[in-house]
Amino acid sequence: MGYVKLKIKDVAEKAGVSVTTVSRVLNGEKYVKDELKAKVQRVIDDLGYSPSHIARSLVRQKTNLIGIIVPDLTSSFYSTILSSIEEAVSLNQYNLLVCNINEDTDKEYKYLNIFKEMRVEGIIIMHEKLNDEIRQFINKLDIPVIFSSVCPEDQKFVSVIIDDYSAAYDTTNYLIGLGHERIAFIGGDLRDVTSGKNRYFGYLKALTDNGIPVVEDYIRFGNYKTQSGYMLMKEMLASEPRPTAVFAVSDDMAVGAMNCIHDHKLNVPDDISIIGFDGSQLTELVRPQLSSMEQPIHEMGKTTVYSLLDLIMDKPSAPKEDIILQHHLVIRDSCKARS
Amino acid sequence: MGYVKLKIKDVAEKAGVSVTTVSRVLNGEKYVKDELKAKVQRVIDDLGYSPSHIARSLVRQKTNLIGIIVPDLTSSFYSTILSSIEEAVSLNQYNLLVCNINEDTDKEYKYLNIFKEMRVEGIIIMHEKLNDEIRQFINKLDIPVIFSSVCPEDQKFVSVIIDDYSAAYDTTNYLIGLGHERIAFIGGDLRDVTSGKNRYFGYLKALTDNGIPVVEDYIRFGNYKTQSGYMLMKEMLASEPRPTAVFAVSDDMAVGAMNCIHDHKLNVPDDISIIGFDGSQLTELVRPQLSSMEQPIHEMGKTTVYSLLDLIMDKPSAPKEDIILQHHLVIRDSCKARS
DNA sequence: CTGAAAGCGCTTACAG
DNA sequence: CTGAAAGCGCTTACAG
Repeated sequence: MGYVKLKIKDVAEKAGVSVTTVSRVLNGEKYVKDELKAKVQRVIDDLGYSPSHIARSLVRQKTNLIGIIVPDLTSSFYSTILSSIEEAVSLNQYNLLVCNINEDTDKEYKYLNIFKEMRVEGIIIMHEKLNDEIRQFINKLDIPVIFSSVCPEDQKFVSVIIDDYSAAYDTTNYLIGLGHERIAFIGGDLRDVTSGKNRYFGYLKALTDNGIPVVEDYIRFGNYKTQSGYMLMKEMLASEPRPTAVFAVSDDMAVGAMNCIHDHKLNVPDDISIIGFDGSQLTELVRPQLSSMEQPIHEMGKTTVYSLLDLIMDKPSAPKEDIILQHHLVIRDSCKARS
Repeated sequence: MGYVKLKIKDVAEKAGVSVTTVSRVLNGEKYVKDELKAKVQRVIDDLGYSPSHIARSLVRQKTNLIGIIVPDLTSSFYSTILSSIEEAVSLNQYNLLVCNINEDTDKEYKYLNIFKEMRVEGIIIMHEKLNDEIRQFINKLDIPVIFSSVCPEDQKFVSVIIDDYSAAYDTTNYLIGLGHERIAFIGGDLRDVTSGKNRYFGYLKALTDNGIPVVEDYIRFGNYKTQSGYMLMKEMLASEPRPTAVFAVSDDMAVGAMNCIHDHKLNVPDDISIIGFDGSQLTELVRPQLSSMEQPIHEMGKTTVYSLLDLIMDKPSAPKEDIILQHHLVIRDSCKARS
């Protein structure tokens, strides 16, 4: 398996042929006499030679690299979609360069620059709070970019998303259908167009469509993490009267809220119903199991990759506009009709 | 910031200097007249030129790439340690090529080959069920490899781990100290030296040291995942008498077991105590919160990266043998003294 | 079928 | 301080 510093010339000399010939057997070309091919192959195996992808990339003008910006690797939603993306990427002989930004926009900008220097063939971004610097940068970039699960404003690239507005609307309607009127909302960041703003407006619209007054005290915004859901729920438990149902725009926040309720000796769903958003694996890990508005995570990851590949190869099938996937309400045990 | 296909020659021509000079300002060398430097820099900015990392890698013989093999991106333990690793890697101007193998050893072998072709400077492996092909491959490889959280047999590389045997011993002893004697064990794969075998033997030793008989019915092996913990617990609930405490060698399996107990209308910890292993974020997400033998995940990730970097640069501080980190028992709410 | 030579986009002695 | 030229490890016309 051997020495990495071996080069094609070493193989050629040892086999007594030209580097051209070695290159040809390396690339499985025909027009090499079987006898020679066998001899060269033997030397390659003996030496443990493997060709330098770096050198190949340079001459082929193709790196087989895809860069991805992940907001938070430890989140159940992102780790799951990353897993689906990695799978699709590797099935297509591409490799994934991963950058976890954790709210650090400087790091994001730095990595986008690195991706450019690395000559990645495509970039996947799962984050929508783009600052001006980054927005400008990607808009001028001539590498295909695709957004997955988010859809920021003012940029020229395609997103693979669900209709977050409708999904939030449907979620809220579900709670209303169960007879709830005091429905709290644990939201994201309003600067996030899809996961912040659209879900919030979907919630509002469902309330007003049903003639339910919007109560400011029942509306809080956080950062999608468990801790944040916990804290916001704690604040809302102090409201008089307290809400009978809670819609959290991420499963992580929903679980945080659920734990908070539990820690205050109240019961889900008897005292308060809770519904999450994402349909991550967390929903089935907790008790009661969490009802959730499910994003088709696996499909979303896969679609992201295949669309990006189409974009890279400039295929006619390459998407020209946002791809909207179906959301599904998955009912488990965390919601109950208001008696 | 422009066209990726730009090359240094384009900048040189536009600025009316040689490529050498452009290269020099790119690399921040002195010995370029300020005036020239400014002019060249302006052209670089105007054009949005950024140098090809590929070409640089080839001449510098340095890729700044680290490859990592992750068993399962969706596991709470691995996603957390990956996050720590990514952080340390990027702080040191390296980039992470991620491969998620999901029990697919063919994919692992394929990726190790890709890592070699990519000329990554170092490889991190978080998986210990190496088959012969892979063991041979890495042993002949002249790229530094480091194992993180695992320590497979028959290979020449260093591991960053805890003392899993002692940790499992201590965990079991804790349950014994609470008065339990019917202590079930939900284990991993015995072919996994650290997480399978060592933890199992630590459990056995604690029992025998305390004169507690080993009951075969209380011992099961799974794959570290929640689902597996659930199924194994279900089997064991059928035992007569059933265990009063359970030690699961991953938090994921512990949560699975906990859910199973819950779904059978039994209570944790009143009816059965449960303790997990890893100290992942899951422990605080569930109710009751899960007591767990904690691995210092963040430290482990960081130590892995810095040790690997020392190895890469062949520093005197580079580790020559396994690095054993401290484990800590973290007591939460899932265990109770046997009355 | 085989090989010599040019070229991918950079950096780095070397010379001036 | 500046530039021409060689070289990093490959592939690919081109010629034979």
